Amino acid sequence: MTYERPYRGLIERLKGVGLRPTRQRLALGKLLFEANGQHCDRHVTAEQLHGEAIGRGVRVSLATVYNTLHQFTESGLLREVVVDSGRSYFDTNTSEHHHFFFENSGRLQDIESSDLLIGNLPASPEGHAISRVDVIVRLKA
Amino acid sequence: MTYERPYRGLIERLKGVGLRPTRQRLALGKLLFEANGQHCDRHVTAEQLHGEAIGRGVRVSLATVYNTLHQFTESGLLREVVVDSGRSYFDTNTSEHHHFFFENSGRLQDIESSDLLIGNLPASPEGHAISRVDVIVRLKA
DNA sequence: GTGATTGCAAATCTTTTGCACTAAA
DNA sequence: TTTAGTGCAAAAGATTTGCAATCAC
Repeated sequence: MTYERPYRGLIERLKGVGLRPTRQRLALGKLLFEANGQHCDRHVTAEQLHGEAIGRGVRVSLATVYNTLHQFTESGLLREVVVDSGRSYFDTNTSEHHHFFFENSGRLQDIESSDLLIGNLPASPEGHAISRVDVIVRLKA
Repeated sequence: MTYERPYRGLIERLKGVGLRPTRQRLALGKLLFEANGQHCDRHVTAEQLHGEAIGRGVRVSLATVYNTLHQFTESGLLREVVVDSGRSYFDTNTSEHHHFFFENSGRLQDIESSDLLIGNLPASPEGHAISRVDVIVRLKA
């Protein structure tokens, strides 16, 4: 997976959506958007990201991780994926796409929207517009 | 919506999946499968079903409602629908189908599988079989 | 009787909240 | 400064668990 242009600086990225580039947001943003030193797709839970941050010596509270994930989601930097009633997943890929969900490990994998066709979708009920269509392909071991 | 044959007795239905027809299971089963006096499609949360039971004078604990919903699901009498991280929904329609989800009210509505086409599904990752494909069409007010 | 089922209260897990403290602009 | 952001501990909401009492067979 390659990208045409160099990854835009995190600080500018945060400022661009109206969030102050604090130490915590920068550290979490780095883990989310720049793991491996480059842009990549990740699917994390709050608990996972918090554990990862702590493991790397970043001092941040779980409450702040929750706040940050939600702020990033509201700002369009992340997308929430619902696959498990009981746990929230956040996806760094914010484009229209779908997911494989590995039921035994709890891992998610993207399915590019262009790879999947949805046809014959019935009309939305009276007075309602589609906010989004989610396809989850659940996989067993 | 019509059915060719009369709805099979709840007692036999429970026995058929190896569950003793206790007072609580019969009462909950009746609310789930025989509301309106006939077979119908319902989407409920544990809390909702418990409230409904209590409201009709059925004495049953919330823990038993949870147990029962899970036992019914494991037995194939119900199907769990994941649309909300934080709350579990159970669906009396166990055939392959999908859902509209009304984001503001939390209500679910079935989309018959025959109404919707999914094409070009990528091959499952190595060593994994598809357990089920869920399509959720999220609707805003 | 005997083992399955239930209720209750307590425990667990994820997530949110209130508020005093700290840091960014 | 001024206001946004953070940490902590407590609260909240959903679900599960342990165990004694109760019920179905």
